Amino acid sequence: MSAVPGSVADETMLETGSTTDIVGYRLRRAQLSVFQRFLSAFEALDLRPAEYSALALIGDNPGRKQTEIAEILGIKRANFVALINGLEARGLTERRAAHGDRRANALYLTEEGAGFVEKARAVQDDFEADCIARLGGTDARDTLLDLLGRLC
Amino acid sequence: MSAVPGSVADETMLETGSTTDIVGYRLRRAQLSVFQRFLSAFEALDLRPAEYSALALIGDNPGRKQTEIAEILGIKRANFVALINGLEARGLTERRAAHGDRRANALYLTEEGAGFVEKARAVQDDFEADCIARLGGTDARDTLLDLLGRLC
DNA sequence: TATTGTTATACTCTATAACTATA
DNA sequence: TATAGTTATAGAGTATAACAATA
Repeated sequence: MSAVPGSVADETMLETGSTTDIVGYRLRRAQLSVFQRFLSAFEALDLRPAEYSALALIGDNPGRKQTEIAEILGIKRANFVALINGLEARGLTERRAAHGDRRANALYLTEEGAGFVEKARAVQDDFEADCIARLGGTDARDTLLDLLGRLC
Repeated sequence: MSAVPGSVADETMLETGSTTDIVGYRLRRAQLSVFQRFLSAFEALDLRPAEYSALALIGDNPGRKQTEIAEILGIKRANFVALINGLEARGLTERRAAHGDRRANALYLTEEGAGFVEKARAVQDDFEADCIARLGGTDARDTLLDLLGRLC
């Protein structure tokens, strides 16, 4: 990424430091890189990041309303409809009547969805292990999550 | 973000840890949060992140080809056309004939563009200072940039 | 043949307004 | 009145294919 001290000057080298050595830029590049690898890792399962998050969250919190799940994930409820429609069409989730509120849908994993999430979690565990290895260990990962949390 | 040990249990609290305590998710949230603040900070200048990066990069590397600038920023040359058209329409940049290659456009800041970039850099410096303050100092910022670099 | 800039196009993600049925 | 889910729609950002001019 940056010039190596002592290396032969490349005549096509651009001066990039003042543009790229800033938090926002590096954050964007790192996020795009990680999401790219996530897509590759989950290609066999045909699952995008937001879909994985929704399935995992529903699995840990069965019976919650659509709007609750969507809000936690930072997805507008209007945009969450198509996402959950896709998961439902694949037989992974289902909408059931919510207790005491006939407007709301309670979300659950189907039996097939529960099995699918198990496989997805295994893929995610491998993916996270790869991230940790790149970072240099679990301490480095914890440091990163802490620093990222301070930016929110 | 996470449950506080000893706090009274919230009946609406969702179990989110296994979904959100992962590098990719936190990276996405932090990037969205930082970009949101960037847009606010640059609202008065009507400048988006990619536009700021392009202006700063052209300012540091006058005369480079469109494709060079676009590639460094990770923008497809096809999509860079509209971006540079916008900056040119505002009188901030200009395309000139490139030396020895009549296919290429060499990019430069206009005089007005140079003055604009000075103001933009000042805003960016303030913005970066805010990021550093949130992170806890320049050491924390350097640690973050190092860790982010390992994920690319 | 390959590359530069460009246009057209499509797909994803995101944001808002408005509707319905309930509350 | 307000809320949950939905639909429609519009705006960004991003990806590929194809073209004209030039290398």
